[in-house]
Amino acid sequence: MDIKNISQAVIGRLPRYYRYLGELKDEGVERISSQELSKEMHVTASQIRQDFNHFGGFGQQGYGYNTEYLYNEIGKILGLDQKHNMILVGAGNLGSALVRYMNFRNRGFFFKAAFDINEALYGKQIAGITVYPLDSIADYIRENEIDIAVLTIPKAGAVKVAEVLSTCPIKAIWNFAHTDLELPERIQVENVHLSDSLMRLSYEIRRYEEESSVKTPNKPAHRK
Amino acid sequence: MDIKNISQAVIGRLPRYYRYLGELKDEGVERISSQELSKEMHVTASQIRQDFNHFGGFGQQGYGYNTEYLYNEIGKILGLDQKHNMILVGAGNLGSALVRYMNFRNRGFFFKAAFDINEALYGKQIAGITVYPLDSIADYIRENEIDIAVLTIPKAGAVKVAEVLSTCPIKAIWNFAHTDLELPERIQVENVHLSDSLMRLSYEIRRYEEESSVKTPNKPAHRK
DNA sequence: TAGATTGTTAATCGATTAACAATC
DNA sequence: TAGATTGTTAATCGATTAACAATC
Repeated sequence: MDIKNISQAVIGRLPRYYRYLGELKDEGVERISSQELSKEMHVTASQIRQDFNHFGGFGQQGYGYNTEYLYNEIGKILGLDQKHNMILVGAGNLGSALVRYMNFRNRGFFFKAAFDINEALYGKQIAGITVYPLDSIADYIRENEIDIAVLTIPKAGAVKVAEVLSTCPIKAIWNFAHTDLELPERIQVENVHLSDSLMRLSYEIRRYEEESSVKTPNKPAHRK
Repeated sequence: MDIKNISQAVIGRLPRYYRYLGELKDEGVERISSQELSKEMHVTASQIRQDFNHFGGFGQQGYGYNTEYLYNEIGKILGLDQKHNMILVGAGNLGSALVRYMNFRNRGFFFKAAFDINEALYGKQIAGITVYPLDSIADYIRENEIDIAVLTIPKAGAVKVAEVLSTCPIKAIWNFAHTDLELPERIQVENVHLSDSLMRLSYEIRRYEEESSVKTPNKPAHRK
């Protein structure tokens, strides 16, 4: 097999390539060289070629890459040629927003059902899917082919649900809870820690302010 | 100044340290060694010490680190001792969910107003903040001290709004739109590309399936 | 003091960039 | 064929890990 042992650094860049190539394709750009793409994306041409060559040669010497072909190939690498059935765990604000977020559906990601502890929501619809009791998750997964569980519940709940899910035939968890989850190797986990992201932004704000206040030390400027 | 030139790798780990230390603190753990923390977090003790020492010595030989002190120091590094005023740009599902997400407020991040192109929303309230016309963003920012604009609008709109914001006295953009933004150096940008995240998960699902189907090549198993 | 654990230097590992031969 | 650009090897750079002296 060739797809193994590819670094997270490379994989992390694939969706961005995919995004840019999709735009180029839509603009009708038929071919693109690593150098042109490099300018668009602000990364080195060398890195682009190295990244692509982890998965085999998609280009042609003297020509470059066919935009649409490359786009499709990266899509396959990312598994976007498969359909994915998802369930929502936690039908709160964030969860509901994700269900209503059509973009995923276009890429073959379908929400099939939602689960919540709040009895008041049982039987209610969210953008066409039904909310069921949290207790029934395991049964639902076993009866329906579910690939991904999307966790949009508070920390404490998430850990408990992860325990239940660890025995279910799902393939992956998309985790929005503010906690790391321990799961068997066969269940892939991708974390979206929004508050971590906001903290990084906060760090950058502070860093920039300190940097520029040092850069102009003799300027009496806006010091309180 | 000492805070400069610290790699993204290190900064990216700070929020996670902060999270773990907060939990330990809440559990009443007074001191912790790099080795203990290393076991909790599944990273090397060496990395932990290296990371902390980018910002100065927070520990004590023979003792370890004082949990609460370290937690507070990392908080300061992350700029969490400052208050941040935010505006929401795009009062759709995702945006509304973020405004209602209380956790940010606890950390000093306050939503002050929302903006949208949809006239039907003007004057409406979302979790206590008012929705204004998109056009009025620049004026609003100039009249109120806004630090962060949170972009939860579609791609095309985001690029245009970024152009407007690039002339406004804001410090940062938290970007949920599916596009990269070009902004002056003084405005920090943090991207949350949800679909990129979902694609990485999709990649991992596929990789694991291929890997395990190769591992057991003589098993007739579940091949269609 | 002896034991523990940091802060820090040195060694290793991996990722990025540069260079160039292969080839369309 | 000549020119262009890939695929790939080699060189460089940076990040992680190991080791240990400093010191509480």
